[in-house]
Amino acid sequence: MTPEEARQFRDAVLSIVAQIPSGRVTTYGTIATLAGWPSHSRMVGRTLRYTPGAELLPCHRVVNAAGRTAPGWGGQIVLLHAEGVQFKRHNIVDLSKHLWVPEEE
DNA sequence: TGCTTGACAGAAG
DNA sequence: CCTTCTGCCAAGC
Repeated sequence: MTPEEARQFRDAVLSIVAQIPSGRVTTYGTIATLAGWPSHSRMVGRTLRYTPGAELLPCHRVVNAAGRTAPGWGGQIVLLHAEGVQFKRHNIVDLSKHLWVPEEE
C-alpha cells in the first residue's frame, strides 16, 4: 500500500464514519470493504484511534462484527445508549436492530 | 531487519 | 455467550 493509497483509505474511512446516522452502528469490516481494502479491518480501528480529528466523528458508532464495543473505552457504550441503541449485554450492541450499511451517499 | 502489538474477523472449544 | 487461536497488515521497538 503506497502512501497515496493509505491517504485515500484514511479519507474513505473517515468519510464513511461521518455518515453513520444517530442510533445506528456499522462494523470495521464493512468500512474496510467499502474503503477498498476488505482485509484492512484492523487499519480502520487504528485509523480512528490515531488519526487526529477522528474524535470529532461519530466513531463510537463503529463496533466489531460481533457487536462488541471497543475494549477499554466504556464511554462508547454510554454514547450509544444515549442515542437509543439497545444492548444484548453490557458491551454488546444489538446489530440485528441497529446495523447500518453505507450507501455511497 | 525482525519480533510484538492491536478500537478486527472468523472458527473452534 | 465468552475465551482463545489463527490470519491479516501496518506501526512501534
